[in-house]
Amino acid sequence: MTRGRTRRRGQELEQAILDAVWAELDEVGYTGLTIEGVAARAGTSKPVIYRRWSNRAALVLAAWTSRQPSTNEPIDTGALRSDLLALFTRIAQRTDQIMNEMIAGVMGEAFRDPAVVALLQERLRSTPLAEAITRMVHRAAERGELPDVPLPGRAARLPLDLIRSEAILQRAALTEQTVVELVDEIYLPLLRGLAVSPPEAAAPAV
Amino acid sequence: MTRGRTRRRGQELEQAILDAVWAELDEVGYTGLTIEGVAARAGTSKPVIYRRWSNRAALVLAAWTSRQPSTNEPIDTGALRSDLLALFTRIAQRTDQIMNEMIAGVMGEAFRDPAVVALLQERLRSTPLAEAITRMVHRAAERGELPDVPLPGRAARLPLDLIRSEAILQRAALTEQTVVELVDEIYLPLLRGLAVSPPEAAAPAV
DNA sequence: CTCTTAAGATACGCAACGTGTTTAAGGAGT
DNA sequence: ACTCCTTAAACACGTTGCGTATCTTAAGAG
Repeated sequence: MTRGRTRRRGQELEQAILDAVWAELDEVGYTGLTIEGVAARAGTSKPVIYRRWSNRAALVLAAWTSRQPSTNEPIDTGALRSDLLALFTRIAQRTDQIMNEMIAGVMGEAFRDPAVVALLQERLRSTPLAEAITRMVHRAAERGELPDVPLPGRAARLPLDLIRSEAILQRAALTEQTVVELVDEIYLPLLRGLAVSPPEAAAPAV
Repeated sequence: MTRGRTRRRGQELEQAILDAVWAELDEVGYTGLTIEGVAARAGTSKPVIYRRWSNRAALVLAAWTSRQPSTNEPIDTGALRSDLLALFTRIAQRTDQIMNEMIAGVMGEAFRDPAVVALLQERLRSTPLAEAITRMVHRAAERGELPDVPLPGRAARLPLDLIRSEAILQRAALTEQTVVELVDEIYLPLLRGLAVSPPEAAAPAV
């Protein structure tokens, strides 16, 4: 099989394996992905893979990392609502079908393997989203669209949670309509509510 | 192994299998759950199980259904915040570790099997939660805690989504502290925001 | 007491697991 | 240019769980 080809090493081989992982995820999904299948597609063998990654979840997470997009250009459309729509849309586009299936699959294994939990949480949380949102809201306050209000961490993380919940837990399509609803029915109202009465004031008012 | 025992049939046998499924989920998790393991624990054999359920996901979902709690007594503590805390807490308690692991596991398979998607969505969506929330908010409005406001469907579903996102996607512990934060930092502010300016008015204001 | 049904046991071929062992290719150093 | 050392590739192995087929025998119905 490899008679005519030159033998790959190091980065080249590794990338070929990770590309094969992505292709397999696309074709047979996470559940159907096997180490043997990846090895066959990459034109290599199982031991080569096992030498680098200890299990399926680690392999898949590595493939995910190698695909991490770099486009993080700041959003500034001049108005809060359109800023939010742009941000939600960007998140939605980055969370496509393959990605979601992978997250769901890895999540299933994460419950048993602490190492996988750590890898997964790192991947899920390492996002500059919170800062982007905070800046966005601050700009809106400067324009007078909204009283300035410190955003609780949970509120800053919410956009990503909402989209993941929709795509992974509900298994619903992420249409433009969905994004508009999330912004108009949930996130904008939440920001307005935080503005009229911050959570610190609410707590003792039982 | 079964020499001294009487041979079970029908409902009795079925329930024994479903109980075994739950015990296996508890011990080895969804990923580690095997039909053979369930058969061994239930003191029966694989064909008996395959005669009733076509795959692991269907078997596990059946076990889930058989464990569905019946306590749906209405919540009415006299104040919106404590009502919400009680509701969130109830949801959190019903979504324990085993349950979450099972949902995550089945979700992973759902991406490949349309039948499983249907079963899972039916299970996830058949909840009287939306009505409970709506009544709760309406009562708060009658008490004058909040202007009365129609709750968009998404907002009514949000408590469950928030808790599932926390427990399954974030894999964080559902402490009382977490519940308090979800209510004070997200849900109450959202309700207030919806009250001050309903989504219909917001949309054209781009 | 007989007859039908289905539980229970066993065995099968298949696929993928994860791990050895052996061979040979690539790159580095003299 | 030759040798050495790393390591990719190939192959084989035992194990496990899959889903199915076959057989027996217990349970329950008439």
